[in-house]
Amino acid sequence: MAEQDSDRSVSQTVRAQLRLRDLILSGDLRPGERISELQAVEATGASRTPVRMALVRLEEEGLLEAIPSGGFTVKGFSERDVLDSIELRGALEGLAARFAAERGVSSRDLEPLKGCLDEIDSLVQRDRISIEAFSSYVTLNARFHVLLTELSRSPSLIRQIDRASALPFASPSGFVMTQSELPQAHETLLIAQDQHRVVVDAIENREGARAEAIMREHARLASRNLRLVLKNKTHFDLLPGLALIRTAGD
Amino acid sequence: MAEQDSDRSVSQTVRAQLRLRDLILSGDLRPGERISELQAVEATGASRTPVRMALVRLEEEGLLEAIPSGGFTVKGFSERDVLDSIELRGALEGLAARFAAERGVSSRDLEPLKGCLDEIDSLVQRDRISIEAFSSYVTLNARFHVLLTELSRSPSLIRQIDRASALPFASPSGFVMTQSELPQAHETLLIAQDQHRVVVDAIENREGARAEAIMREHARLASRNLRLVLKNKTHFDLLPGLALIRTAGD
DNA sequence: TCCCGATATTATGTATACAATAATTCCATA
DNA sequence: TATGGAATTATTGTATACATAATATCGGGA
Repeated sequence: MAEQDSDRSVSQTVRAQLRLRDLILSGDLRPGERISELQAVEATGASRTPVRMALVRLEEEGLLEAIPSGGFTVKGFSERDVLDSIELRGALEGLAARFAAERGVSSRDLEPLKGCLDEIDSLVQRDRISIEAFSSYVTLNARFHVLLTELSRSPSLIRQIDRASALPFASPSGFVMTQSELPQAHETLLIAQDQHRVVVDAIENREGARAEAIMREHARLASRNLRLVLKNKTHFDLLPGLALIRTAGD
Repeated sequence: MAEQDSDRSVSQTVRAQLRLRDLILSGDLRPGERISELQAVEATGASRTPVRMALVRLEEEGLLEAIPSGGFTVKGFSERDVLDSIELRGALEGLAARFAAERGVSSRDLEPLKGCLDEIDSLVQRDRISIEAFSSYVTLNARFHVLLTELSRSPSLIRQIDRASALPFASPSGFVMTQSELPQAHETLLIAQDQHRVVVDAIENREGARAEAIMREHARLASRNLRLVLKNKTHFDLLPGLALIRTAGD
């Protein structure tokens, strides 16, 4: 009762899932903390049934952990977990690139990808990038990765990549940056964009192994970058705020 | 009410999930077929709430597909899907092997793996294998793969491999064989076992790239074998009975 | 003071009633 | 006969009551 705001067209389940995910990612719910249904009901405004569904889905998503005796806790992630997830995504996207190359793609299929890259180019000036442009880059980069994944035309693989990218720090998103980190991001971004071009070229020329290798290297660039960013922080602020520490240059 | 059989210690949700999975994998529910809650309630004996939970979990597992307007259908898989899933698992297990090699494992960690391989060896005679021994092999092989995966000590990766193996045809299980296919299986099995040994050796010597390459090749052996088996069948009996057509030699 | 056990409380698992939406059927009309 | 629409039917989404199991609290005894 008492529907407050939000879109009424989506189900309570989805709304609850979205809201709870926000709560977790924003750090309002801390890792290890038990999340009771009643609490979730109060936070979301939905009743227990949709809340339970949302909790199950969030568990499958990897944000929650089931307690054997019942209920869920918020999952915590170590730096190693984050780095592994990036490497994992690299392996998966590498496979996607190889599939695309081996199975062949028409030049028509490649158009959107190239368009995406051209847009990125137009965003980046030779020696610097504005913070607004950087946020556009994050969007375009995500699109590029999605398009590339779909080129594999392998539903099972696409599905798996989606799931691996569900964890925000594992997704190819770029991080929220402070002004001071911008130069470093600019440099990384140039390398990343170069790799983007090479992958497309490899796929075009049906060089599967090369396409795969580059995508893996691409992920390593991301983890290298994350490590650099982390080194500058006094400590790794694990999960509260982890949503803000995404990986860049990828 | 009216609990008929089964274990009462597990929840209705889990029971329903198990039962429905059986129904799908055995082919009683055909691909594309819509599965209504009421129908599922009748089939499982549980009420709608646990049934709904089970359906959500089966969707996440990849056996069901959500209909936008609500409800679920049984997912169908093409031969390509199956082959891709095997290749995917190969990539994932390859990564696990590399992690294990790079991060180093104590000889104590390797013991159970080696024990597993020794048991397999004792099962296989030089020139043939009995059908009973083959079924033991399937179990031991699955254990080997689980142990290897765990050696990566990477929770995110282990989780992902579990999910990729949830689909029975993608899991390293070995197929139910007819007597006539046994000689071929024997041959494949010898190669597979050799690869098992090589992976362990590579991990022991911290040769990450080699360990990874072998595990990938290992998966290719599986898909090669599946293709061979499929060639002998008049048609690929997609999902009804797919549970029976698992891949061997891996 | 500490530990153990019984009781009370809270949380989750399950069942079911109700509401809203999607699907189907059937009839009327072109 | 085909088609469109309205009414009916079925199915899912949601809320909530009840049962059961886990957890916390409190009191008594060593």
